[in-house]
Amino acid sequence: MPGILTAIQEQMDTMNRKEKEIAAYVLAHAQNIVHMGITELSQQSGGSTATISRFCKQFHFSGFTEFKLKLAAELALEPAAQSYQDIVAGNPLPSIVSAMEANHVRSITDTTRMLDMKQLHKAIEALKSARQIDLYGVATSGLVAQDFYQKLVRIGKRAVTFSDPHMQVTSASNLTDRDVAIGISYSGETAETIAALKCAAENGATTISLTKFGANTLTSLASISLFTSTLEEGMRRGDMASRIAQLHVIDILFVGLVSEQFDDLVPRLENSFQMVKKYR
Amino acid sequence: MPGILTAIQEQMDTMNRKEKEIAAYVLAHAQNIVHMGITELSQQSGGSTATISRFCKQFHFSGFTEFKLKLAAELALEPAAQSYQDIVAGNPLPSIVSAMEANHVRSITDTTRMLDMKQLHKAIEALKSARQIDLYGVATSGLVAQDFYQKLVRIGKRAVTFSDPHMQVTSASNLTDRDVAIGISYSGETAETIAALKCAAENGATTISLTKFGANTLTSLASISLFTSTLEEGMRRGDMASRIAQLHVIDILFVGLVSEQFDDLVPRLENSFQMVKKYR
DNA sequence: CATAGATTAGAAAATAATTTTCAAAAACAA
DNA sequence: TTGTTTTTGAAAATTATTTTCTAATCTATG
Repeated sequence: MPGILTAIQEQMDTMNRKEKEIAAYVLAHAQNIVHMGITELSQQSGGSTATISRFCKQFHFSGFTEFKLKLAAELALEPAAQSYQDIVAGNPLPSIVSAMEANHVRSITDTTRMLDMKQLHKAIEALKSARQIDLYGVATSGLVAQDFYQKLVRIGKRAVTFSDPHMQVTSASNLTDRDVAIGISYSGETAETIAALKCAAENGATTISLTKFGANTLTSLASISLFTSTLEEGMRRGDMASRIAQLHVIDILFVGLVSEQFDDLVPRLENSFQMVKKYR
Repeated sequence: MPGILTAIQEQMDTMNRKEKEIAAYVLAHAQNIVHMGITELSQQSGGSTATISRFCKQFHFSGFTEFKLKLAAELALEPAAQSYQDIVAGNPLPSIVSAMEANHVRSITDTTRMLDMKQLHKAIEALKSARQIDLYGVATSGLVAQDFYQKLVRIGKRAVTFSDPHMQVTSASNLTDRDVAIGISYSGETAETIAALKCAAENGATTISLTKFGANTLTSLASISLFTSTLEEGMRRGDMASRIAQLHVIDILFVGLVSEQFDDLVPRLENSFQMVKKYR
């Protein structure tokens, strides 16, 4: 049970009274909600329509209707697709391989279903007009940042990424409102990344977060929020699947960026490949 | 492929003019419709909202909203196992997203089908008993090398990776027959990576290659060959999907390594997470 | 344990989305 | 052609959702 329902469960602690009531009802009756309107749900769950509407926005849906739509898509998958599989001691190789396959595929499809086209579009527009792009991330997410950095450089976009936290903040402090900063962290609670994105925001840069689905500190600092699917609690080494999902989102951003400026950028891409071949 | 879309197709004959127009649009843009309202769809498809509402009732839905909901559920189920899709100029965002999903998923499943369990097992055994592990790769493959490096460090394996080609060769020249070198390159023809792996082989190290499927220089230098799926010819920006496939193989290697030494290594993994939390 | 300030919640107003009605246009039959 | 039926979309009616605004509740502090 990945995705939305997991995210709701995880954030139950941080909710206030009525939100918890609603969350509890949603978790218990997920299947039914798909066939309800907001009015019916408000009667059943004991919260007003206003509170439910706000509840949905907490989870970064545009509103109740989108929440319902994404939930329907998620529930449709449940019985069919393989769920995330944990890796345990002494598994024979073939079962490791198929578990890995299931986890990675699931991670990509779940993340895709969760993507908010509007946020994605806003992110691409922001990148398109950015003078300078800063990418923040440490450890695994740092590699994702570097991956995007390599891509951006190939199309001639000014971009930087640092593994050193001090350099991240230093770079962030030089951004302006014409710039974009992207903070990547699966949990959304990585101190270094938070510090850098906060600094970028304070300097007026457009801030984009890429974290697991749900509310977290990094997301709260970002003007545009992008999400990857949430892995089940207790899933060992979730960072493998989450990194694949992050790269998936990065690829979409990049292709979106390239596609909108296709005629301008593709020759540059081809050119950068040719140049590397020639001058190495 | 049962469900709504098939039903629409079947009943196309018995429809009247405008309904056919709408049906054609729905079939061609099913993915997008999920993100539209009835008003937007009416503009796009060239039928009025009234006609669309009636269209939905023809199919025994209570209305447009239910139609959209069921369609979303159906599309979620559709195992995005289509074939590789090329990205072309000015694609709308939803089709970029689904093309990306199809490519990445396909890349993982194809690579899995292609995996040779014997080679995989040999690779894991080699890594298990390695004194030192050298990882070679440039550009995108360099990030894959770094990813593996980060993982190996976490379980206390001695490993190195360099982006500088001179350092790669320097490091390779210090390897012995107790060591393992892994060369990563999608084409298998990257000069720097070839040079480094060749040097490692000459010094007696066990050599592992990770390239696209088929014969190539890097593979010919390796005592153990691992492959990722080959992308269709003409596929633009194949390095996105290939990088996902490479990481997939790396993850399998890593989990295989951890699994075989589970009781020994897992505490180390947990410990490294705790230490990072504590001392950052 | 009062009280100022902040947060939360719901009623009702405002807005947005969808469906129905109804009149006009198109298709069809004689 | 002409009368009849069917199809269509503009606009009205309905329904659903979101926002606003005020009251209630909670929280921190003297």
